[in-house]
Amino acid sequence: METENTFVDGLNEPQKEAVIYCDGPSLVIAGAGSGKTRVLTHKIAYLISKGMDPHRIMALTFTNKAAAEMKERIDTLLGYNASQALWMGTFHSIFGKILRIEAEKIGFTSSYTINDATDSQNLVKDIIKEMKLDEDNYKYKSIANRISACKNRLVLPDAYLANPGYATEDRGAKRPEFGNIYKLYYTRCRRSNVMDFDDLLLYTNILFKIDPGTLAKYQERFDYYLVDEYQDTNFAQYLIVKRLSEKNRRLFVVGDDAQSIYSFRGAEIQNILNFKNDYPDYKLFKLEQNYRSTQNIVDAANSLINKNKEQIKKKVFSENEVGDKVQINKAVSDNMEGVMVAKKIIELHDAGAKYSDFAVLYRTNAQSRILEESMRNLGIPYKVFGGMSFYQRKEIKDALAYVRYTVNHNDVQSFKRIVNYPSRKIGQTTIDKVVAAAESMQVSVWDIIFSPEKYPLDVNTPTRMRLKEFAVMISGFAEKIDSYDAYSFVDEMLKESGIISDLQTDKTPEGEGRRENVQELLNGVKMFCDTRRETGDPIGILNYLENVSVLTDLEEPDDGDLNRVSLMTIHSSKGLEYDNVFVTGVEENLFPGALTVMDPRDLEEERRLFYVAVTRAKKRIMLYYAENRFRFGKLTPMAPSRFLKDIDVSYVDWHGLSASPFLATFDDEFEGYTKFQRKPSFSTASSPQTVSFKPVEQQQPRNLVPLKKMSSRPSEEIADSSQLVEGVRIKHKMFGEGRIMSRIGEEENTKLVVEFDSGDTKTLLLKFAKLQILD
DNA sequence: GGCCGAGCCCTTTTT
DNA sequence: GGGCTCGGCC
Repeated sequence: METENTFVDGLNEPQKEAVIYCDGPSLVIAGAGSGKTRVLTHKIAYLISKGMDPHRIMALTFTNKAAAEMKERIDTLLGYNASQALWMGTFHSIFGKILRIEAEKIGFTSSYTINDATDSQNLVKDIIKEMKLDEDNYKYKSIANRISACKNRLVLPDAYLANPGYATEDRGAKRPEFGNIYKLYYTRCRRSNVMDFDDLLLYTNILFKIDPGTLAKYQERFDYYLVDEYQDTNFAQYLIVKRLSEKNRRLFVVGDDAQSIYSFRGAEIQNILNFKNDYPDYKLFKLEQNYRSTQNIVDAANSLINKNKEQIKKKVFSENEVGDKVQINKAVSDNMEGVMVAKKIIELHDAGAKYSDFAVLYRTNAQSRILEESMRNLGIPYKVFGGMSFYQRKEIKDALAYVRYTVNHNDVQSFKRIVNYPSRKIGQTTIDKVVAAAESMQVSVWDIIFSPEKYPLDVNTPTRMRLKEFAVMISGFAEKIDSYDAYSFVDEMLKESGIISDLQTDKTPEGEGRRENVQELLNGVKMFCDTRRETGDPIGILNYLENVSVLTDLEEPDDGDLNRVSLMTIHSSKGLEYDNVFVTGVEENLFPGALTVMDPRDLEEERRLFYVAVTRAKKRIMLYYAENRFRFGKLTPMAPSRFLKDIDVSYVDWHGLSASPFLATFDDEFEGYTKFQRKPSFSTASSPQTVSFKPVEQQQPRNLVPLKKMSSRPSEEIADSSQLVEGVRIKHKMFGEGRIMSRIGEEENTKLVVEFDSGDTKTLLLKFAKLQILD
């Protein structure tokens, strides 16, 4: 067993084993609070310390925030900035980057722009209108969701249309035109050189499928693949990882089936449950000791999750103190709930807790407003995470649409958004005519507005002039793409487009706010440039746009006050921990949500979500439910959530209640729910997976490329680094024997390019590559 | 073509 | 409660 490596110090046995084992596919089942991030960061540091080039490590995370945190921890562990070189980020950002390089191969250009969820929905909305479909049967949101689901399962429009099963399903659901909507949506995105979030994964799969050479290139590009939150990967993500790692089989995935809470966006809990089938020679590591929470919290959470049928059995335990019981509190109204939470925070704060030790969690974003109010009323500093994202605001979308249209003249949606903002006296009628003309003449909107004289267009001369003027302005911006840094670009664009002066005419407080937001956007761009200048990364407007498009949760520039209570949805709380956690609105039809109680599987996911909520707490978990709640502007009576009953009573303290709410009458109600819940499920999750792509590809004979055991023999002589120059033959512990082809960089960053006898060429960090010189 | 008020729908959850 | 659409009015 490895002992000399500092990156396994302080880890427990299973953690240590997971870090050290590098001989093949590994699955780490990591219970809540069991040090999952620790294992991942230590593993990466370990790999780098063993000479693996961080440039050749791909680490996929679920959020940008998680990636940023891990990078920081890795650098702290290693003592220098190595993480910058890692390919570490969300699936969307990493493969978005790769697709930008390979865009031509799939019929896009490298300046493709990215639609966020709202943009996609708006496009669907437009199409439904254009097709003159009944907007009651064709709700744009559910249509957009279904399109997303198709893409996540890699079902393309033609395959969809060719599938009689889908046709029947759609007729039954009164949306027979769905396939055609999907097709139109798909072609329109392609023609606009626009990808939505799902496309980033879909087209990566298409690319790897249609072009084996490119797949091979990336298979060779990386030496190790690590995936965090594996239980939340969808089919498209699963297949990307599978394809990439197929060759060297150095795949390391970490997850917890009990915390799978994203099936609504296509996550397949089966990916983690089936890992053993995909990788029969895999090695399983179970992290079961929870270091985060008290025994009571862990035991309560266990008793809760045991009510679920689908799960990998594990025994999460805590050796921390027993701690307080789970507190359950009743409030008369949502208002009172907020007050009770705020008062409790004050009470614990007076007893010595910091504000940053508290999190207030809720099921839906809509609940945040009232909680914020209570915080404000009692003078508690707080911060709301997520919710109406900064980038969703109209003024921000407008500003970014200018950038998008400048970069990508085919982005018709952005064109429509800005051509008459600020007002240029170009009305809807004109816009419609231009778009229609482009369609009928098979040219782009840009062609028409840039040379309106060349095309027959039924608009008067002044309007033509205005269109031309707009196009000239945009092409003026376009000329600066390469020469300006992102900050100067946006700064100038905001002024010349008239956005700034337009916002300045609005003297209302809202207008004031919009101006501030745009200013904040500009500050963000500046920060982007400043940070990247330090790291030597490019700072052009293209780089900024690429970065900003896959960023949804803007970390607002911290005003230095870190001591604040955190308010967020349970979903966004995943991966975080707090001493004291409040879960609010633990009520039937809210948590579990009304739409989830019909399908046992949805209900199990809600229960996992509750499990996630409870396991965020280190010391105290406090659950609240209100008897009445304002919903849609109306006071609605609420019943306590069935989940409260799922927690073993021996870990519960019915605080402030004379008795459990489940005595007497409530039990009768629960009988009703239970019966309801057994109704046949209509879930689509089990429907045929794909048509155009084979969902689970034939298992091929596996050529395991073993990573030589990394155990070290201390007796081996480590070469003096000055001797390691071009032409010298060396031996590497992991890769075997080879010859140094070149030596690049200086000091700390010196790298060696080594061609190994195996045929592989690797770039190694001199600092860590403990090489032996051969004669 | 822009502004404003009335009425509609809405709610999961996020990259 | 709030965002969006539509229709009436300037």
